[in-house]
Amino acid sequence: MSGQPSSSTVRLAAETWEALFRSQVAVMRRLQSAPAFKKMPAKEYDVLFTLSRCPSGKLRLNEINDKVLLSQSSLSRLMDRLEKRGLVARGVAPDDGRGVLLELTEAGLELQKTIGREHVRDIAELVAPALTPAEQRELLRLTEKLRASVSGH
Amino acid sequence: MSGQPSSSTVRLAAETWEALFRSQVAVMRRLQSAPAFKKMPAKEYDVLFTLSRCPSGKLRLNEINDKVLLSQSSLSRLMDRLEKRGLVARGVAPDDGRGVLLELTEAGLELQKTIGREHVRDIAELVAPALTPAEQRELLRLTEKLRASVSGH
DNA sequence: CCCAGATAGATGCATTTGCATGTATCACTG
DNA sequence: CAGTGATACATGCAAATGCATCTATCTGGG
Repeated sequence: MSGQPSSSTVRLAAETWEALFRSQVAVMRRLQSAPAFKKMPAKEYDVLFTLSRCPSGKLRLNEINDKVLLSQSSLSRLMDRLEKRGLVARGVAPDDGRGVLLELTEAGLELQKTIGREHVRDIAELVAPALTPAEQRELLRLTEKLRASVSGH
Repeated sequence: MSGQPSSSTVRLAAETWEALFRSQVAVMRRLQSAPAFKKMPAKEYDVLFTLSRCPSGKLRLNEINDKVLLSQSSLSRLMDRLEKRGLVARGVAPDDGRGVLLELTEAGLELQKTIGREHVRDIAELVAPALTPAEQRELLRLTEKLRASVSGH
């Protein structure tokens, strides 16, 4: 039973989100136009990246869906494309017959690393001149805290 | 003539961007599924919002394009839709015969305000519990600094 | 003034996306 | 263990998107 949120509380939250969102747009626009994404659209790379980062190397479709801003059906078809190109392999989830377990192929891992190296350089060229290391660490902490709170429930 | 960026510099920048990006995805996913966006997709609302925020009330197509993650052609057609629904009006730019000047209609402004009120509440419900006001102000400052640096050049 | 190049925006077309729905598996209840 | 509802993913189809290209206007020499 919390009270009414004050108008200034609401406004601060809205302005914060607005700034976060616009900065994301500005950075993403630059990144997407970089040569790294001539080979493959950013959304597809993002899926390869997500798989490459996962300890077990395998992820369920719905786990990936949490990390990417795509509908379930769009992600399913994106996987079709990646599978057709031989970059990922679909498997059956061991404990759930409905589930699909996705894994990078050798070729998929190679492509991820190739694009990734270039992409990371592009990121650093945008972010490093903009914020001091201490500021970057603080931004990292705050966005991670926000993400945890939001995906928490 | 700056030297080689160190590996840790590059990594910090990459991790910072990654955290910013994922937090944006998590929040946006929640916001998009809110009832506020039953009436209209988020990208279309975003354009109405951008126009409503502009002091003169009028913006060029390419100015709007800087704020939104859409290709020029997609934005042009999004405007077709909004115009067809009577929410925005296209006009000719006074000093440039090639340019198009966009303006909200009365109906467009009303719809923006209706969705906006609801949307702002949704934002506050996600952001306010996640970060203290001081943290929000700091996040606002850092993302604004990043955006300014990136769109600067 | 004219012409070459640049810029703003519109349009044809193939690809991608999301909504609604379909199918298969799971989980719970009685 | 049959039955009901929920969950995971796939698919038909209409709509949205991006790339390449087109038209029109602007800009800067000569």
